[in-house]
Amino acid sequence: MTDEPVVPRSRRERPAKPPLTREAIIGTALAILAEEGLGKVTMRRIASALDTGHASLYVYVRDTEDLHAQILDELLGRMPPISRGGDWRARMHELLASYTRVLHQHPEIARMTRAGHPVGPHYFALVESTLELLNEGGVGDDEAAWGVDLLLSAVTANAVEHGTDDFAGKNDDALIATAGQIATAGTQYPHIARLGDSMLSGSAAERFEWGVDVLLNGILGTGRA
Amino acid sequence: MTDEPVVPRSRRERPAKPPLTREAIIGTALAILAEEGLGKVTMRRIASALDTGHASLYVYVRDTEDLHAQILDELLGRMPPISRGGDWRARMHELLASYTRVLHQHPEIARMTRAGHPVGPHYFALVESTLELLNEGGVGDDEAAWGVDLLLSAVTANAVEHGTDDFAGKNDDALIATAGQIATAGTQYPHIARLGDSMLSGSAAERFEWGVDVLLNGILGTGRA
DNA sequence: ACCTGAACACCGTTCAAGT
DNA sequence: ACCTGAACACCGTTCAAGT
Repeated sequence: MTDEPVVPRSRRERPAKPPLTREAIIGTALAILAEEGLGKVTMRRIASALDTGHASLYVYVRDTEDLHAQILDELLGRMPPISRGGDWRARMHELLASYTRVLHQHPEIARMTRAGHPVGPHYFALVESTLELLNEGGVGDDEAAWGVDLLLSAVTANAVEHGTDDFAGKNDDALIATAGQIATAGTQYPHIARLGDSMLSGSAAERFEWGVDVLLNGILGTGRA
Repeated sequence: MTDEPVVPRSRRERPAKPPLTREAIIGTALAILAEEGLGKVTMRRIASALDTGHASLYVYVRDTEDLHAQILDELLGRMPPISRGGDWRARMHELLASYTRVLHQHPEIARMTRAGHPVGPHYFALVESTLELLNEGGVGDDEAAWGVDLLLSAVTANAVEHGTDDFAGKNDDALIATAGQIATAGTQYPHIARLGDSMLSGSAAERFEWGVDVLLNGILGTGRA
C-alpha cells in the first residue's frame, strides 16, 4: 500500500537493477542452486531473479548445458590452493579431499561433471595440480598422463555416490534400504551375504583415504604397455 | 483413404491394444531410449506410444526417477552371464568390459547410474559376480568388500566419460577441443603441456585394460587399516 | 549489441470422475 | 483396481520487434 516513490536515491546507494552480465547470471544460478537445488536452476527462474526476461540470458549462455558447465567451473574456482611442502601423498589426499568437498556441497551438479568432458579453466588447474603431485611422487610420465584421469574420475564418482553424508555416512535411507536387501540376499548372493556388513562399514573419510591409496599404489605399480 | 474395417480379425492375431503392464512400459521406454535418446523418454511420450493417457503410467511407476532406475536395471539384466573357467583376472576384465558395453550403448542413462545408489536386482547380481572374482583372485575379504564399490564406480565413471566412442576413441569434438586447450596450455600449465599428447594417447580399450589393472593391483596391494 | 514479449512445443504430477 | 481427461504449474528455445 505505502510505496516510497518520491525521494530519489543516489544511484550509488541502491542501483535499481544491476547490469546483466555473465558473472551476475552465474552468481544468481549458484545462489539458487544452494538454496533450492539444481531442479530450480532454470533459465526462467534465473531471469526472474535478475528481474529480466528469460530470453535475455541467451546472449551470455548458449543453452542449459552450457549454463551447467559454467556453474561447475565456477565452483571449482572456489577450491583453496594446494598447500606447499610436505609429503606428496599427503598433499594429494588433501587436494582430492578438497575437490571432493566442493562436489559434496553440490551433489546434483557433481552428477553431471563428467558428462561432456569438463573443460573449464578451473578444471584444467585441478588436472595440472594432480599431475604436479604425481610427478613429485615419482610416477612415470606415461602412467601419470593416464592416471590423472583415472584418479579424478574415481574421486568424482565417489563424491556423486556418497552425496552429502559428510562424516558419518551411515544413516541415509538408501543405505538402510541396501542393508535390508543385503540381509535378504541369503543363498542367492552368498558373497554379498557374507561381506555385507563389511561393505557398509567404515566412515566416508576412511573409505576415501583407502580408495585414494588404492589408486596411487595401483598407478605406481602398473606400467603402461 | 481405404480403411479395412469390415473383416473382424481373431483377437489372437492382432490385439488392437496390448495390456498396460510394467513390462510394456519399460520395453517401450527402452525402444524410445534407443531410437530418440533419454530426452524423449518422458511419461507423455511413452504413454502416447502405448496409446494410453500419460496419467495411467503412475499406476506402475512412482515418478520419473523411478522410471529411470527401472530402465537401468532392465539394461543390466541384458548382460551375458560370466564365463566359467579361465584366469580370474581375465574374467574380471571380461565382466567389466561387458558392463561397460551396456553403459556405452546408453551413455545418457549411464550418467545417472550412481545417483541414488542403484539397488535393482540385476545390479546386485553384478556386485555378486565381482565379489566372486575378487575372492578367486585371493583378495582379502575386507579389501574385496570395499574394492567392489571402487571398481564398479570407476568403470561406470569411465563409461560415462567416454560415451559411445567404441574403439577408436579419438575423433570426437570434445577431444579436439581439449587438445586445442592443451596446445595453448603453454607455461601456465607446464605438466599439461608436457604430457598432453600422452594424456590423449591410446585406444579406449587400452586405457580400459590399464585402468582395471591399476585398480586390481591397488586393491591387492593396499590393506585396510 | 543487447533486451524484450510473445509464441511454440513441450514437460511432470495430481485429481475427480468414470469403468 | 485401473484408466482417463482436464487442469495446474511449470519448462527451453526461437524470433520479430524494439532500443
